[in-house]
Amino acid sequence: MRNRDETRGIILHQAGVLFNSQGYKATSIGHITAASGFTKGAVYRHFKSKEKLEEQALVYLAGIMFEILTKRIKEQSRAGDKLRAILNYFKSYIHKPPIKGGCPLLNAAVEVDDGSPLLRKKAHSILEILKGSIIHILNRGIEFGQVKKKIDKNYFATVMVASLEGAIMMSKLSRSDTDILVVVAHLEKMIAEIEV
Amino acid sequence: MRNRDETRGIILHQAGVLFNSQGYKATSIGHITAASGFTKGAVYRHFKSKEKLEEQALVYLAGIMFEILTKRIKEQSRAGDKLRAILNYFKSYIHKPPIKGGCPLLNAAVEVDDGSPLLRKKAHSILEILKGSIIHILNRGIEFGQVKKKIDKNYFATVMVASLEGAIMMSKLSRSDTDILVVVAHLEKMIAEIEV
DNA sequence: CTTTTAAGATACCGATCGGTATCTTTGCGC
DNA sequence: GCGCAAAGATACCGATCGGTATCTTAAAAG
Repeated sequence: MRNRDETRGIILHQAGVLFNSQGYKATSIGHITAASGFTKGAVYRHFKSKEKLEEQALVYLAGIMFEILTKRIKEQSRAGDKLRAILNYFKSYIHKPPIKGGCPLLNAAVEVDDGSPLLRKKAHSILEILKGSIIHILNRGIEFGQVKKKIDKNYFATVMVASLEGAIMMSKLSRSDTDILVVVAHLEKMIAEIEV
Repeated sequence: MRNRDETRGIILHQAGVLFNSQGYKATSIGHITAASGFTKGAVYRHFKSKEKLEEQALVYLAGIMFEILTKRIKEQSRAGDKLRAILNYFKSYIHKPPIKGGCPLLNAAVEVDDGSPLLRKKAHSILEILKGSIIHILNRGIEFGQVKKKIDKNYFATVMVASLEGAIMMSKLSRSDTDILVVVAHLEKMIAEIEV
């Protein structure tokens, strides 16, 4: 039948882009049908409600983000360079974002209120995965003698994620990557300090 | 007639709270009338459109934020303590936020797309004021010999704002102030490093 | 007390919202 | 090629959207 997976993928992608750039609540099913070329009937065949579509779209967006990120991390062999690969990813976020509208994690996190508990939970798990991957890099770095043993891994990961996300917010407002470059410079110093 | 300013203030306050906690686009005039007790006629007498109300509400929210912030800053005499007062303000954001929904700057910044240029401009100016006030504290600190002369003021202010805003996002997701406390600890170290 | 004027309520506008029921079309198994 | 099940289109639902025109009411001026 008319390629089920392809249709689902197109709707998910278009919905994801719109949710990420205009907001979840601000994006209507009508906007998604207009962007995807499909009709309401098609959307509701694949997704039982708008709320479910929002969830799946966030997972899809996070998937794109992690796919690029893990690829760039794997290209580096040393822990410090892996961390710097993450910085480079965020550095290019303003001029060539993987998905229009900025960081899906930040966008979802800010928009969710008490009315979207499922979306909040999903966003929270994405945040934990991001922090977790940094901590994992640090652990392996310590293991291979590339990173100092006595560092506070959670502290490092938290500061790194927080300042990068905050910098994306600032750069989104100023429409320039100045702020993100400043924050990246700071994080590069921090990385240099924990390397053996 | 029936206290013009009071009505305007109530509508502005209720609209501000709703915009900040549910989002600007997600909050309807109907929500605002229900919360304020006034009707649509009253709202549109004081604000010519929803877009204008959004703008004024953001200014109102930022006003509350800066009022508390400047008060706490003025209570301290030394530059380092003034900066620490800012940290304390953000530290209490999760458990007792001045306005429900978190930081108005972060919320507005993330929600604005190309469709709300006025709101974006307003949010950007708020960001600049926040950064500017940190730079001002540093300048006066240098003047009075409390802060090292050769520091990069813009660098410091950018890292401080970015990491605090990012931490608010993280704490909003985890519903705990753990992340914000970690970031504050990091910024306290940074403050100690620039003090003479 | 009466007049005036502005504050606020009411009723309505067309458009759009999320969602559903139903109909048509398409591709696959036979 | 035929039948069948699934994919997708169409038409519609009540509710709500932002916004406006009009009416009532209350407070201040005389």
